[in-house]
Order: sequence, then C-alpha cells, then structure tokens
Amino acid sequence: MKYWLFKTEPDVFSIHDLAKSPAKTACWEGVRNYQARNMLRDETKVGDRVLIYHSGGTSPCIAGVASIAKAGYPDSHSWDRKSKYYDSASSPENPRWYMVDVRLDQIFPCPLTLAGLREVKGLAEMGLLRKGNRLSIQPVTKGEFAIIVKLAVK
DNA sequence: GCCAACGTTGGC
DNA sequence: GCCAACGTTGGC
Repeated sequence: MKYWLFKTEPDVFSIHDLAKSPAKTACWEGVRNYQARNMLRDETKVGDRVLIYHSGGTSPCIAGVASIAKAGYPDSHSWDRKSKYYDSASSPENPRWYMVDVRLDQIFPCPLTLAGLREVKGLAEMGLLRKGNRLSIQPVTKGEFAIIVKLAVK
C-alpha cells in the first residue's frame, strides 16, 4: 500500500465537498502536470491512503484522509470542450491526462496547519514542506503518514 | 499583491 | 538541444 498527499484549493473542491459527494467518493480530475500524471497513472492502487491538503487561504492545512477508490484512469474532462480542464491534445483514443477516484475516510477534527507541521520532528524531509515543491500529487512515506494521523487524532 | 520556484513553450 | 520568455503555483 502506498501513501499520498493530494493538494486542492478548498474554494474549488474542499474535503467538505468530498464529504457531500455520493458515497463520499469523487473523481480527482484536472491534474495537468506530467510528473503528477505519471504517479496517478502508474503508481496508485485501490486502497492507497491519501492526505487531503487545502492550499491557499489564510491557513493552508492537511484537512483529512481519503482512500483511492479507483486507480488511475483517463481523465475524460481532458477531451470535454466545455470543461476548464479541456486539452485539445487529449482524446479518448489517446488520453494525455489521468485521474483517480477518492473516497473520504475522515475529516480531521483539528486540521494540521502547514505552520504546525513545520514544527514536527520527523516531517522535515516531507515533500510538502520542502521549498519550491509545487507538485499537486506527492508520495508520502509510511512513517510520515503515521505521524500525521497520530497528530490529527490526538 | 509580491515573489521564488518551477514547468512549458517555441525560436534558433 | 539550448535557453529566454512566459505562465502557474502557492506561501507569505
């Protein structure tokens, strides 16, 4: 099993939107970065755990945990002309972009702020905390995941 | 709103 | 293949 961190802008799609989705499950569409695409397409498996990160705003934070409900599959928004994620280079026959389905497991009672996470020993190497890392899909180590869940549930 | 960091594009 | 220009991300 792998562990991930997915970034989202809560104004666009928050963990609360995920909670309101049918069966608390939604597709994670619109990833338009090749490195992130490759991970979604090649490395995700059903059951993988996903930290949901809210970027932007006054207090960016890890808001909760979800699981992969459907592993990487072509992002149909990429050939939907009406979608803001439309890409003329992508087609059903030759999809350029991929997405996954995620199902909410838990909203953290107290979201873990970025500032707070920087204080935590054992997370110093975490991708999220490294300068200049803009990837919206990031692998997380088993140890980092365990530390974060323990902090949030305490 | 600023700006650092990084990705993408396109001319050559 | 190099690299300048430009666009995007995202914390602050």
